[in-house]
Amino acid sequence: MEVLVLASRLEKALRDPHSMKARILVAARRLFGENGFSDTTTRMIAGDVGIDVSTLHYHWGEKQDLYEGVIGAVNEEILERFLEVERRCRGVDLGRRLEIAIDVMCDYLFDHPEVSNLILFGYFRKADHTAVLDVNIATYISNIAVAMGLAPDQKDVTVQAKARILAVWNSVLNFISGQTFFRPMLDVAPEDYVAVVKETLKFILVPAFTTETVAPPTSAH
Amino acid sequence: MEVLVLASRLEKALRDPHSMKARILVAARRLFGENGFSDTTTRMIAGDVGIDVSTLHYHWGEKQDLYEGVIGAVNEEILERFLEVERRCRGVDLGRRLEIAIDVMCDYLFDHPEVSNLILFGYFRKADHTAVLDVNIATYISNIAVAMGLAPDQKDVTVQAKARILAVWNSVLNFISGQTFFRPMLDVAPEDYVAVVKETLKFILVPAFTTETVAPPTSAH
DNA sequence: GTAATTTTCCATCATATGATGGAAACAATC
DNA sequence: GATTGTTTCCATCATATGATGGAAAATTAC
Repeated sequence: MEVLVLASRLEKALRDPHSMKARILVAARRLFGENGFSDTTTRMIAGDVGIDVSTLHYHWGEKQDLYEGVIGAVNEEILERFLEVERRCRGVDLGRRLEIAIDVMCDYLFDHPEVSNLILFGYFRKADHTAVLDVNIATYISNIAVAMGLAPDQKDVTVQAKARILAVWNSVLNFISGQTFFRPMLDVAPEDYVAVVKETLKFILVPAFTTETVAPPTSAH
Repeated sequence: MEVLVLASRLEKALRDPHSMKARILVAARRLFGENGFSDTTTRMIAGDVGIDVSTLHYHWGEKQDLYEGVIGAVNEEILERFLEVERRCRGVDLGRRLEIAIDVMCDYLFDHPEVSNLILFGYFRKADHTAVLDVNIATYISNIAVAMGLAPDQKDVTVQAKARILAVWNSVLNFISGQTFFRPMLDVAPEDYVAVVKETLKFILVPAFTTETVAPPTSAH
């Protein structure tokens, strides 16, 4: 239901995937994701679609607007996935919840590797679009904290809870974006990489949130 | 001792920090770290030093060579830190070892935030310099695995151990590089951010490696 | 002090890029 | 089928950038 609300926010031209504006968006998303904002030229994108660069500008205005269009589309997609995690986590214990979250997000991001690149690129960019992006990331983080049962509602998420979710989220993003970089050094076959990543994430994250035997004082369970 | 060996590998001009070549390197390191390769122009670097762009090219050749000079210098520094971790970890139990590693690397990276940016930028860049970088990262990872007691020597580090160290390493890098991004959303004062990061990293990482409740493939104690 | 060497800067080039104006092609309306 | 509106492309502009040649300045060697 919420998903439909989100989809309807798209303007008409983008709802038809055969429309020129939508086709440009698809190419831009892939190329921005591969090369980042500065190393992707409007001519590259236009060439990928098979049109002239002025047609691109006709539909999207300046390059920055197109980039923000990509970020907006990605934001909506991610939000849908978080809603899916939330749905599937209801009434499930914490350890299992973490595993669901890791599985859903890994499956999604491995299918759309440009997404994690775009998010990580956003960490560095100083342009004003970050204002748009980080607001949404903040929302994601609070949503996840609530879904994981680390906070009662989105208004009462502690700094610690947010920081921990961020660490999880970043770990996932890094393994996806760094795939071409890490896989050779791990000496893992491409088809096994996803499994190694999921196993590693679960190994590291599940104990942290499900055991109470951390260093300082507390002992019982 | 090893540190001295490394330092002596620097060419003569770079050993004098007042030499023009060294001054250019310092400016390049900061600016490449802030903006990445493409968004840093040779004119920006030259302007920062207060010289003409042709003087820069006179000393360093093309832009790519200067970039590789920066990466090389950073690589040597990181290696020094890993050696420090190794030294300080001898005869210490695993939980404490992790804390030492986190503390040393966080202190270093918070003092040199451009370093984590440069490394993370490297994950995306497709240029051939990555070949230089990832070899070193692979070495770091194996070194750390051995220092942490996860492997007997650098030749026998399992995929799991390497992947786990990578996850740790990436988490640290992200919190540093994403600082301007995360700090506002965590609503933490600048002076408290380091502490929050360290606490979060320890919270997540220490239990994973020190408890045996998860049933990972290898069992250690 | 002069000649040789090194370093620095100015002027300039070639190219890539974001962007636009205007003509042509296409589609829609009546 | 003519008129109007939309979309696409070609040609072009202004600017930024990496890079270089050569003159001037500074340094070194003798």
